[in-house]
Amino acid sequence: MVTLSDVAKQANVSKMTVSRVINHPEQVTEELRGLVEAAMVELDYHPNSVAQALVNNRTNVVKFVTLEDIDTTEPYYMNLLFGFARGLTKKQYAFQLVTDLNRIEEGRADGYLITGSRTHNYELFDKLKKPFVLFGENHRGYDFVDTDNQLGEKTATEYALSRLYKQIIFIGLDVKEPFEYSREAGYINTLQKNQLIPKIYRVDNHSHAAQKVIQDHFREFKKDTCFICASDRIAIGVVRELEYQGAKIPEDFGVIGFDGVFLDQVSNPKLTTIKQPIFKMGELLASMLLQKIAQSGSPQGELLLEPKLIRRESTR
Amino acid sequence: MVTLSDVAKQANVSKMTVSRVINHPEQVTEELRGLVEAAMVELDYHPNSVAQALVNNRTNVVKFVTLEDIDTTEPYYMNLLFGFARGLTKKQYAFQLVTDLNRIEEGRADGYLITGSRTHNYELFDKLKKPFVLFGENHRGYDFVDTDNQLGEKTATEYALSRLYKQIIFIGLDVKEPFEYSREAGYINTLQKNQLIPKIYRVDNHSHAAQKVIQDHFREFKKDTCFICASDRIAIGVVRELEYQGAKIPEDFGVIGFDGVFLDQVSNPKLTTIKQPIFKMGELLASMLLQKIAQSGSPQGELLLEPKLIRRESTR
DNA sequence: TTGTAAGCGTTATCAC
DNA sequence: GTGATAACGCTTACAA
Repeated sequence: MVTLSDVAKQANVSKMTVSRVINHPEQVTEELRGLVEAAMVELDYHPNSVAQALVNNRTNVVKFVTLEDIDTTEPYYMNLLFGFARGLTKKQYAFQLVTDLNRIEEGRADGYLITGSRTHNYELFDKLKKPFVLFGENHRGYDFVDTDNQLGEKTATEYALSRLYKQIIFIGLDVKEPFEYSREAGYINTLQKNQLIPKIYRVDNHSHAAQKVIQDHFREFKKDTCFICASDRIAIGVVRELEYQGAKIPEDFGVIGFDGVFLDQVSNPKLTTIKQPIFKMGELLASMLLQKIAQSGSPQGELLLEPKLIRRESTR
Repeated sequence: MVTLSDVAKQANVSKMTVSRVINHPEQVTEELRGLVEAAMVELDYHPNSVAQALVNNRTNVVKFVTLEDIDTTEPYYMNLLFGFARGLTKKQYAFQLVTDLNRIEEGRADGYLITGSRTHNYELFDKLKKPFVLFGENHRGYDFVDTDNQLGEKTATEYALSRLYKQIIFIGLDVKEPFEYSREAGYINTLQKNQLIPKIYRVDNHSHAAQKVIQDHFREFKKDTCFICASDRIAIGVVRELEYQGAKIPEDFGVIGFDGVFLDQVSNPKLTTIKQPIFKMGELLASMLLQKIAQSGSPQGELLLEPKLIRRESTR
């Protein structure tokens, strides 16, 4: 293993000069810096991050916390995870996976990314001793990254109108959370701007729950109705039941999902959906968290990313 | 932060005695051990794994490598990942996610878990300088964990026969890999034992590819045929096309998948499938890898786990 | 059986 | 601007 000392010898300087070239290059004369950099390249030197971690009282580890009790096979998270991992690896960070908020402070970590949190979890957050960022919008002042949910459903609703669907119905999630309110607001505002009356059903995030709603109310739905769904899972259930009832998609009925991960492509017909930039969000969450750790916990603010409409086969 | 020295003071012994109680308790008298343990509990002492890592020339980090170029949102991997993570966390290990085999040795890690590897990757493995284990069976002597693929399809085939399906057709994956050969062998051997003639189609692992095969050959399939599929993805395509053709599932046609992660439940009808113990495999892979690291790379052998038949709605 | 000393690779501090 | 020294928390090697 090539160490700082090896480089120092090679460049005929002290260890400290090498260390400075790495951490505070402006404090070193151009001449020595050149020598040191040449030596580092020649020896293929890479700092030992464990030693760095020890002296900086860091662990180079953060935790990815999943609170949502739904099954962790949700493909959604896989994307987030890969994005997050990418962001971490750039800075030589590794992570652990945690699903139990109470055990979050066991072991060692420099900070946490918390996903799937609900309003009732918030009280626990204030007790955390390490910096953390949230995936998912909140109005308590916790740093977060999320999709611009309101813009997403605004886009979906406007698109449905532009395809000349006459009635637009929102199939939302039965949760009292900011992201759901934002999605509904995007829908409601757009309808009202067009002198239309909103109609919202709320269901659990399972295709079968959505299927049931459509079944129960099918007779009330006229031709030229488009369903704006708060998730692709729901959209799949809606599509399934509409087809079961003999309805024609996309000619008579349109369906628009939300998420754009995996499920939208497995479904048949393939879903028109609002695609969240999930990988990107994961990456940004990593940057934000590492930044926050570096700045000993100072606030990082909020980040809303623009989702994209993906036109496919479930709308005309 | 509570350190070894703090515990030593509290217990009136030297740091080394405390260290020994942790790493070689048998070398310490019962009396001192008791004192030290009491002190550790009272102070809520936890070893600093970074310091341990530095002196042991470890990183406490391993890499989870995904070589398969299919999208990483495959829910399958999510389960494996969570199992793996669980296994690691027990030993205070963290991990990084890697998708590029060529960059695997960048950065620092004590070892690798390699998933989704294909035969043509093997030559690269021999060059790796750190211990690694594979997820997926191979006959090159690399340590691995996998499902007992042959047993899985044997179980599926026997079940299809027991449900009195007359013809059993295998829809396999179009890859020349040990796991696929094992699955086909499980099917073929069982058929031959029953004086039946095997019939195999091979497709890419996409529902649409499977759909196409069924479409192309539907007229050749008689009532009372059961399709044994090498993945749930394939099974979903088979189901979809059979229904499209107006065939009755499960009365006239049966479909059995393989994997049992997420997809089997999203599908309609819900799939009868061979469920792999994926989470468990992840956990075992972690143990195996950490074990191998601890034993400086000594062979760990092979582990085939028993899959389970899950009876649901796609077979009668 | 227990303790002392040295060292793992790095950085902060304080001289020069 | 550069270098010597101590320190981070722990373990190995050796001495008592």
